[in-house]
Amino acid sequence: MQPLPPSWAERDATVVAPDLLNKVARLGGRLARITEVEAYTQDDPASHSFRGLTPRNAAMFGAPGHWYVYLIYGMYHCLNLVTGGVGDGQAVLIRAVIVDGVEPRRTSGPGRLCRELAVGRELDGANAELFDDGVPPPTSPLISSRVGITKAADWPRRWRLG
DNA sequence: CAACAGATTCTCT
DNA sequence: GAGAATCTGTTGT
Repeated sequence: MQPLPPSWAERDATVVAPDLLNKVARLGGRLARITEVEAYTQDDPASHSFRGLTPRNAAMFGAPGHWYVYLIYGMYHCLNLVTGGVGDGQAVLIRAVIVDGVEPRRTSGPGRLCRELAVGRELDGANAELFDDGVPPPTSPLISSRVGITKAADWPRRWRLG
């Protein structure tokens, strides 16, 4: 289990996103293998950072390698990894993970994985613990358009294993 | 200050 | 495939 250095996230979200697949994150004392991600940059109309810095998305403009957690639809949390440089407003949304001993369906879906791993706003702005366990991805990443959003949904910025 | 859309999921039909 | 649950930031009056 090799810890990823802070500089690891200091690249464009569209570069970090596919690289994040099959990496391992420590969340709530548990290890989660990332299987699906989505990239968001400031020029993306669907990104929270598109209209500039607000108290809610402040973490997204903060230091890369930290978490950005927000509440969506008043009931679900979504977990993102801040990427690029300070002030860039970039992040990678974690859409699905695999946790040892947990039904995959309980951790697939951005809202579901946060509920299962007890991810809340207290993680917003916290340092992200990421590891590379050296295990090669079972398959090459598949690129596809995004779901769940209405703006620029056809941008090919979603990557998944499988 | 009121209105509204939204990076979701569940529960029906 | 449609509707509800539920709240925050943004925009308009």
